[in-house]
Amino acid sequence: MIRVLLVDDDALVRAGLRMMLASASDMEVVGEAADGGEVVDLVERCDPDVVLMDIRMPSVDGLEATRLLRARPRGRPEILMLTTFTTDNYVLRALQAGAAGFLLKHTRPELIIDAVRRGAAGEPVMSPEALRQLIEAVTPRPAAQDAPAPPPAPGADDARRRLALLGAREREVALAVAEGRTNAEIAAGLHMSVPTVKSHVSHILTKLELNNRVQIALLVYRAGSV
Amino acid sequence: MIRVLLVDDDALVRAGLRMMLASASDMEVVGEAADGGEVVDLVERCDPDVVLMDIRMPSVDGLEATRLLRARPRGRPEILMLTTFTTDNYVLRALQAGAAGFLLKHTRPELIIDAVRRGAAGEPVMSPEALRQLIEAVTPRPAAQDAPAPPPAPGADDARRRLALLGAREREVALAVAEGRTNAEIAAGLHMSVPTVKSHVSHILTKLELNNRVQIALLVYRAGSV
DNA sequence: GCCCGGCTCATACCAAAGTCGGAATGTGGC
DNA sequence: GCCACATTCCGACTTTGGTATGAGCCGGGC
Repeated sequence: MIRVLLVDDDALVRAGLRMMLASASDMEVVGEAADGGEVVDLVERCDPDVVLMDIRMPSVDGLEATRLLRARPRGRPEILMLTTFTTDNYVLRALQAGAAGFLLKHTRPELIIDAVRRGAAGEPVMSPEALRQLIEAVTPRPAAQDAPAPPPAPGADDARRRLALLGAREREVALAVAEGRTNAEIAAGLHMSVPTVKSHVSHILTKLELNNRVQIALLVYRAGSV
Repeated sequence: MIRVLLVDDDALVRAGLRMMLASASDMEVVGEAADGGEVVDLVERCDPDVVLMDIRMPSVDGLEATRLLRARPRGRPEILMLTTFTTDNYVLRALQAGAAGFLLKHTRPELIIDAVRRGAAGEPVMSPEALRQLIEAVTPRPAAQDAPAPPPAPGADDARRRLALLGAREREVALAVAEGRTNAEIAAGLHMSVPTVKSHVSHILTKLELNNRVQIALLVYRAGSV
């Protein structure tokens, strides 16, 4: 039986996790905390194998709580960070604080359950997005001095590959979008109608499997074409 | 159909991989090489989606071959390193060479097939042992190793100074916006209502003298909070 | 006590973004 | 020539984003 401790300031999230984990017959939730400050005590009392820890919490955040837990002599429990966004480089900081894994909350339930199992077994666990961020953190591109190529940002290869899927006109629109311009401004600048710009944007979103123009901007930015 | 190229000096290993991949109906082996020197040519001819690359090879090793492949303009193919040992810290070097993943040969066949699928989709893939090695590489001391100055993009200081004008919650919203999320997603992720998100976004735009959320994303990106 | 600033939420309204279907053009293959 | 396919363009419609205004809650400073 894998003993799990939930740490999240949102009672709803805890309830959701509890229900999710209940569907796994080999694990049980042995405790819950709403803030990092309660965690150390709770771990002493509940003796969990795995802690699912939110990062953003009112007083003591997940990173600090992780450090506190890892400062204890014994190796257990394993700590899996569980958060919603990946923007800040929490990933690196969480790992450095001693987390055994990093998951996103929108990960499919069965994968979270699987991750808890792996975590309990001492395996490291990472959501794809978090892993990508970790990899980017360790692959700073050395400045290419010989090539006429402009500065390659992390992940630039992939970004460029995907931008290459676009038609010439579409690419122009994508670049304009990445400058924060509105469709009307783009239309004026590129001598086309607003509906046409929209059409291009729509095609770009489809081709690149994106959801909105902000993501276009980020992709272009990563490709270094700004 | 996922097109796979096998690169390994051992014909037996190649045969084994070929058989393994044959059990997946959505992939086909389009070529094989026994040395890194043949890879670039072969990629041109076979146009694979994924290269399964051994590290230890007679003349040109897998790391060098990976660098050669990634030096090409187009992003494809994705390169997955496939090796037997984790003793040397090949993991970091492979990732820095441009590999999209790192697998151990003794990984269970279905996991390798799954990894190829993920790799082809652009997801990073790591065997648990390799991931552990990667994590260890970033946990002791991240600062001292290679980049004394993390690339200070032009305007990063200014961007950070302006972000500092925001309140805590506003900053969180800004970061989420910079991930390309919709207001509804942000509301869900940050436990607030959509009107509140809009309110924050509006305040952010006013404070930072911006016009739309794309520009927020660009500012956050410039500030280096990616 | 009071006020103030930050955070929260609501309603309504207008502007911008994105979807859908359709159509004209051009290019390469048969 | 003809077809298939990609690119470019457009307009009508739906969804999302952003503004404006007002309000309630809390914690800190005076």
